[in-house]
Amino acid sequence: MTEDMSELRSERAAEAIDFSTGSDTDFVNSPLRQRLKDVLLRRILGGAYKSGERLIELRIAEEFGTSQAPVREALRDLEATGLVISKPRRGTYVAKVLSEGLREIYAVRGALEEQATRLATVKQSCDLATLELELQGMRVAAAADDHASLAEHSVKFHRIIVEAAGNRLLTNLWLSLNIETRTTITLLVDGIDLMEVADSHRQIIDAIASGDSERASRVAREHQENFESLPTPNSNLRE
Amino acid sequence: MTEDMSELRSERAAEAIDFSTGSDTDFVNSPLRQRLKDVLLRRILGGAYKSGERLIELRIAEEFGTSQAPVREALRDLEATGLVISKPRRGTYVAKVLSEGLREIYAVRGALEEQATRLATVKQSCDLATLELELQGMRVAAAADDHASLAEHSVKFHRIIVEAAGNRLLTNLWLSLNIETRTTITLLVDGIDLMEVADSHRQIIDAIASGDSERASRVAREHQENFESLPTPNSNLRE
DNA sequence: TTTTTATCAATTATCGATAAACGATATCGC
DNA sequence: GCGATATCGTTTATCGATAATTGATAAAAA
Repeated sequence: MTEDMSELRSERAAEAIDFSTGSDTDFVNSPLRQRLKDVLLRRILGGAYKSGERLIELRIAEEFGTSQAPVREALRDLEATGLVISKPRRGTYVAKVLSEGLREIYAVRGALEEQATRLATVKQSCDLATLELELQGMRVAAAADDHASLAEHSVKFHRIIVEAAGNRLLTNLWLSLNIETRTTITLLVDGIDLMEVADSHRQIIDAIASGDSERASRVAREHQENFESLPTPNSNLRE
Repeated sequence: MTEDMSELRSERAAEAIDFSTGSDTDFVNSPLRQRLKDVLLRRILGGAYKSGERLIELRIAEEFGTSQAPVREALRDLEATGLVISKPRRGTYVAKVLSEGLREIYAVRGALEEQATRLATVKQSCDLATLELELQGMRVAAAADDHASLAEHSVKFHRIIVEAAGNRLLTNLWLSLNIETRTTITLLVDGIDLMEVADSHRQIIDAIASGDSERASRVAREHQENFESLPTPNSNLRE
């Protein structure tokens, strides 16, 4: 019963959230809820919470010195992404199908980005120069074996495309998948050829530049499918 | 300032919610929150709340005789679907781009269902007989000019495909779009050829049956695109 | 008059406490 | 002993109240 909240508390204190998401649709929610969500997200993805583990609202609230309400709201956000499952009046659990669920996201990202790429290509609304810039950022990061930086640039890259589609709802859903956090953790897995990952974005740029929306959208989807076969973070990372 | 909450109060009393969504992933959330969300959803889609209107938590809570918390949670759910926008500490508003936003959903549905259809076709996991059944249900409804029934069968039809894809996250996102409610209201618009709508599902079945996943997914997407040009409910319905 | 600053009212974000539901355990009757 | 039922503790769902933030207003200074 006496959980080890020492490292957790410190982790929380160390957790510095950046609100620098200069998004169109302002997604900066209430600090507390946002922060809680982020911490919980990292714990789940990082494996600190085991698959199927029950997440008790009051326990978490107590741990963080907050009240129950913000925890509830954070858990609900998480529920939307499928990382936790909550049965009414029976509690919230880390999704049992976690390792499977982690892989599910690529099909969804694929679907959203396929469509986003199609729309953006048709509208020619994509800033190719900026994409190129992010690609270069990825290459530099890969060369330096800087996983975090690579993830950051990759997320920006894909986000540019998604936003270029000019569909708020699409962007919202994409953002709600917490791709930023997931990507960072995914790339922590060893045995990934970072430079290959970086370079794989090249053909997306080319396809969009070609103006062939069907080709571009297909490339965008297949880009995601490539990640489905990677090992999941859980199997490698320890809490 | 003195809003007209008389008819609203009565509307609420009349609102009978059914929890008969026999879903795999149990989406029966807390009754109160669920109910509130549903009512607010209908008001927004039906135009009872105007575009850009501010939704004040305590005011709504008072109207329904609940406390602030469930209202907050309902509004948050709605935010995920893009129907309302809430700026931190500054309140929640009905999305200004509502009529535009209502149309945005078709691109998103198209994206999700395109992928779902692709996966389901490859896996051959789609129960074609049931699809056929729903199609017949649609035809009967169309013949009887029963908009609500048509919507119901249509939603089931598409839901079968989405669930057949076997991707929980995909299903979750699709469900979170509140397609059930939206469809019902969309089809209330006059000037829609119901039988044509019903029959348009025929080619989806055929495409899936053909086993050609690329063709099937394309047909599924284009099916959604057909609705993008329809007039939005708001322009026709009065509160 | 225009600009700046202080105060106010309204509303959100959060809290602490209560009510209600669920699962598990213990008890009773057979 | 075995199965049905009452009781209990735990946890969620909800409540009512408080704290804190924002935009607007009014007063003061230039």
